[in-house]
Amino acid sequence: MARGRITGRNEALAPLTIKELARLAGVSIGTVDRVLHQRGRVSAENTAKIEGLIAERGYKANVFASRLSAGRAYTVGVLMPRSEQDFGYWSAIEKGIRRMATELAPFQLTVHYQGFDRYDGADCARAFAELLRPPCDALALAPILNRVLGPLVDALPPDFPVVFFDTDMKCEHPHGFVGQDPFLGGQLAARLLALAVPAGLPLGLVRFEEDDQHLFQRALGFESRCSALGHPVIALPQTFAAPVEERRLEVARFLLTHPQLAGLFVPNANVGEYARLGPGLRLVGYDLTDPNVQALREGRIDMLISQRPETMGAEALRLLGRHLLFHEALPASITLPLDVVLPENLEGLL
Amino acid sequence: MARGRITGRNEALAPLTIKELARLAGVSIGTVDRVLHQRGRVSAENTAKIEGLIAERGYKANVFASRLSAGRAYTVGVLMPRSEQDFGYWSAIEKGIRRMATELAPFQLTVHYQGFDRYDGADCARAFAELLRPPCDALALAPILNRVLGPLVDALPPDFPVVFFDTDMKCEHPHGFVGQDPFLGGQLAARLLALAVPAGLPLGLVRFEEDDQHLFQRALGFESRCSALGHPVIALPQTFAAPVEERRLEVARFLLTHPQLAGLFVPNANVGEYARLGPGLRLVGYDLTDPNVQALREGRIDMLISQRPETMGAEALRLLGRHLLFHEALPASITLPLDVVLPENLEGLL
DNA sequence: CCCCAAGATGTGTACGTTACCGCATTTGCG
DNA sequence: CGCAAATGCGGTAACGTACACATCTTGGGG
Repeated sequence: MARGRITGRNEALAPLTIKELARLAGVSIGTVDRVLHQRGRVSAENTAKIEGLIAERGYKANVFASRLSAGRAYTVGVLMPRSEQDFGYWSAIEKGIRRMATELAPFQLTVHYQGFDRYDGADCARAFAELLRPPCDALALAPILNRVLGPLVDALPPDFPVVFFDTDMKCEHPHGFVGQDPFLGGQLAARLLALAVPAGLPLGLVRFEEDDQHLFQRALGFESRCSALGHPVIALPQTFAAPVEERRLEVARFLLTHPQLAGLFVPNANVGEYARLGPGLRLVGYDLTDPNVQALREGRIDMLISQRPETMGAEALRLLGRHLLFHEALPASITLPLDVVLPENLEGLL
Repeated sequence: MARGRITGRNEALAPLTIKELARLAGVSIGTVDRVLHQRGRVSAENTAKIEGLIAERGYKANVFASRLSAGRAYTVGVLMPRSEQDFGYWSAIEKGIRRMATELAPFQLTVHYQGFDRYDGADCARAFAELLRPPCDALALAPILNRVLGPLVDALPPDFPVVFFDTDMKCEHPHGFVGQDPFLGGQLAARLLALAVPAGLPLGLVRFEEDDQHLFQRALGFESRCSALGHPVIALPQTFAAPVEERRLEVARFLLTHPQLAGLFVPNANVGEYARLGPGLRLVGYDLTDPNVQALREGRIDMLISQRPETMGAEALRLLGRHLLFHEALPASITLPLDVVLPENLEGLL
């Protein structure tokens, strides 16, 4: 096995073309084309013969010729919360999307970008409608407001290509997904704190009221793993939509009344707000937002978990691009790895 | 900025073609073509006029038409140590290469794969020569044996596309690089152990004799960071090419004579061999080889640092593919992020 | 002054696929 | 049986680029 030739397609010095296929089948290229595109008007006999040849010789359309001939430009719509929301979490995703948009531009693929207010269903619906105005050949979206977006997506033509990112959403419409596993992320946080504090000491968990599946799953994962690793969990109860400053005081009080806590897990990007509240307290948070990066660099946060948002945006778009341009199967799912971020490997992840 | 259109090229409803360019310049497409490919035989006047138009209107060749017309298939050679060497470290890289080869196959790009014995310079030279037999349009290689490969690469035509992966090598020939930063990796290991053991306790470092820049840099990074974080380092001196089992005993003795050690860093994939040698000893190692993954799952290793070998192989090939197929700039460099691997995020990284 | 080389430019064809047109043949139906 | 509609099939013009070749222009040597 020292030497190998890797082609990924059936071996054939000169790739099989439509013309050759037509010659082999004793028909014209028009007939082969009709079989390939299932446009009908071909006798059962010829259809069988051609399909047999295709299966046997492994015909694959030449993507260059195909795209050149088809000639049309594609447009992909992208829908997600405004970049500035959630402590800038979305801006990294947008960056990845813009990067991939540039990468796909030479393939005549244009990206339409539309942000919405994640706390405003009407704005979300407006943005969706705006995006769908032709031309629009595919959609990548973060289904944060699933009650609004669910019915809208289900109303699309069944073969309309859709990819979700960040959050998955149950819906009838077939779709791809690019995101991470929040439950595992919570478990990872538990493991990190367990490594960083003496065995058996209790760990703190900050809860949030928001109706956010990610936060919920992360907390769940954290608790399950802590229990398995022998660390009791003390959770700060949820407060509904308290302002940041107030919430900060609340966490400070919580830590004062529980001095036995050796570590604290904040399952979202807010973690930067709670740095330095307890002396010697190990702090694990989520997301590479600017304030968090700063806090990590200065040692006010010990570790961060990241879901590589830039890659997420880029991959979502790449999936759609490859589907539109090269007919690759779409209902594909990508689970991004969970990054453990420390000051030393920060640079490579920005 | 709620709505954006992202195209990455100059706005123009119908993309600028050679034909249109010729019309604007008042010449034929042949003349434009000669200017584009710098084939000469065009008057200074026309050259200037056409180049002006290209700069002004931002002409980009249609990649599909370009590739279709050029018509030829490309062949890329890949050269690296045999998969089974280094505890299977290379097999993950090979896997990434095979994946990318499949992905690039529809673009008429064929990959020739050639493994060599990393301890045998003659075998390496043989493999290199074998690979270069036409057709061969580009080369991706792991320059492990730089004394052998350096001169060979420098002897290639100056515009022959070359990408190094895993290790970089100083050489005259322009080349891309895909790899990681071993110094930072060592620093990361220091940070991880510092988090996992009480402040100020000494940390152990296993040295290896091999003439391997990666190992050397990792050790250096580890020592520098430990010093900054206030942990003394006790290093096990190098032993030249001791067999695995003997080396294992040596490490065991080392740990017995240094019971004060709270953690141990093994800067390569051998780490699995040294699991469970000291009770309560925190163990940090390198690379997601099968034995290491197993040891991590079973808790015999606490943490692993990985350089995402599969991605490395894939990206090296992708770089060359994009260069050959779409004329993207080649002397590009990709530094892969350092992964901190724990049982909880293991799955996503395999 | 003519001829030829070299320079400058235009023309034509090929790449493989797509989509449409038109001709022949068959089918359906009153 | 006749005529329209449907079916089966071949032919061909794009798509934009690359490149070989034909054509036309110029200048210098004989």
